[in-house]
Amino acid sequence: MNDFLTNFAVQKQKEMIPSVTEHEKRKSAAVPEPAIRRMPSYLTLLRELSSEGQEYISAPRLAVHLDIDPTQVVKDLAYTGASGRPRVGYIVADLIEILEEFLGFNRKHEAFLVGAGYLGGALIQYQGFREAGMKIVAAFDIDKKKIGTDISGVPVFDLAKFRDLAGRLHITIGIITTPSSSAQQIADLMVGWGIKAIWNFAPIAIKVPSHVIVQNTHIYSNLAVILNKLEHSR
Amino acid sequence: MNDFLTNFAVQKQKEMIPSVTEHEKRKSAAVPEPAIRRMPSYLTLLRELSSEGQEYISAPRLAVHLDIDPTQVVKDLAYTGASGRPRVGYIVADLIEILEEFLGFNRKHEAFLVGAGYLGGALIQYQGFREAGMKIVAAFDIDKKKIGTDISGVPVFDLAKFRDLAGRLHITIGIITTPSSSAQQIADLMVGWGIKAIWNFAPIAIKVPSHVIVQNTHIYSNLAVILNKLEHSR
DNA sequence: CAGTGTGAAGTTGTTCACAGCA
DNA sequence: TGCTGTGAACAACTTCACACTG
Repeated sequence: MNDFLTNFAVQKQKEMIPSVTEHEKRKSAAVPEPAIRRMPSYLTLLRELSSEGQEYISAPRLAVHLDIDPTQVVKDLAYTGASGRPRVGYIVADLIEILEEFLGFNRKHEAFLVGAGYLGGALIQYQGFREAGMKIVAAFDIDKKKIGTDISGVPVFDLAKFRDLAGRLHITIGIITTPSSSAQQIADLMVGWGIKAIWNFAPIAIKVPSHVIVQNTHIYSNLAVILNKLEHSR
Repeated sequence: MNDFLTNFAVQKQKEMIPSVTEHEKRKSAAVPEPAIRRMPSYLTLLRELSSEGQEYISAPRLAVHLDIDPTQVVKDLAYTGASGRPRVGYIVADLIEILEEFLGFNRKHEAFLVGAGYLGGALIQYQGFREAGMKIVAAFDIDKKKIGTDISGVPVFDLAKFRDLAGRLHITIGIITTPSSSAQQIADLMVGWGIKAIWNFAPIAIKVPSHVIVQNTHIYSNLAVILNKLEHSR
């Protein structure tokens, strides 16, 4: 990843602070969210190509696999700092590493989930997030019937125990899968307990201090697009 | 929903084909996908307000709840054909009905799911899609160990049985939660079996005839955004 | 000559500004 | 005054065009 930096060492000495190269601008400037959203698809595909023994891949060919514009792929990859060779493309193994690094998929983030209902249960059951560097290690609820049980090996605790456990385990991510009426309250607690990022599935805006990251995900969004198309295609 | 059409009947007689009203243009013109994605959040919130006995709601107040620009909300609601009264807002009950109609959430879509792994299992477990008008009625796999079992009451059949069952039950939606290597193959089968819309969770572009709707959903996209922010906020 | 890299053009979606209304 | 409704300005993202490279 730093070959790149050394390549441009000479220029940097000439004109120090202003005018960094395009590549660097890309790396430090805000990366468009749509680009970040596409990156996991690149990564999954690359892992597959790698397991098939493919060494090189060009942006246009990635583009065909994913039905994306070829230059879009080139630009997206540039955001990560990757660079390829004309006529050949990118080195699959390098690209995988760069993407994992960029996305933070190679870290071990541990998460607590609050609200052990159907949605919470589904997220826990779906072990796939581990491949992306996040592991749900415990769930919390206030329903006495759920407390003490476990979901696919993940224990469900009383919400009151969150604080103590989160502090001891250095938990960074909190997942909210409660009804929206209690989402803000849970978020406040999470912030107080030192959580750094909140993944909120309740369809409500959550207010947090600016140093805490919030990602809202509305589970019905994709379904809405399909059903709406079905509705209007008749 | 058709009160609206009758309201404008007079104008329509005057200048028939060209120059429809703004409202109608909105309804027939392509509705931006981001707008459709926001609509389920409106709906969920409105249902909640309704259960609290609230009769009217204004766009600006919806906007505060969801942290969206107020005029965005007005425009989104206009796409559905809803209209409100200045100073008062929209009638909650009407808005719910209009949104459900527009999104197709008040229909009973039955879906078959292929690929009964963790992701497939999680989607089945999560019963919440029923609230949005979609019910997963059966799962299919080629793994003999899974065939014959059931997940939260949803039976897992041999993939070979899909065709017969899909035809008899008038299934409209097919969900693909297989590895991407078999996704295209499954999609081809689904198309041949009369499925009208495919919800694809494999990170690969699927080719289908133009009359079939495809919605690609990449499960890691949202997580990628969070982890990336975590990574770059340090 | 197939592919990277990048500025410019084009498109889409969002936010602003303001007219009209009760 | 607080709200709907809408055209216009603005910002973000995507696609195009093309110079450059091995």
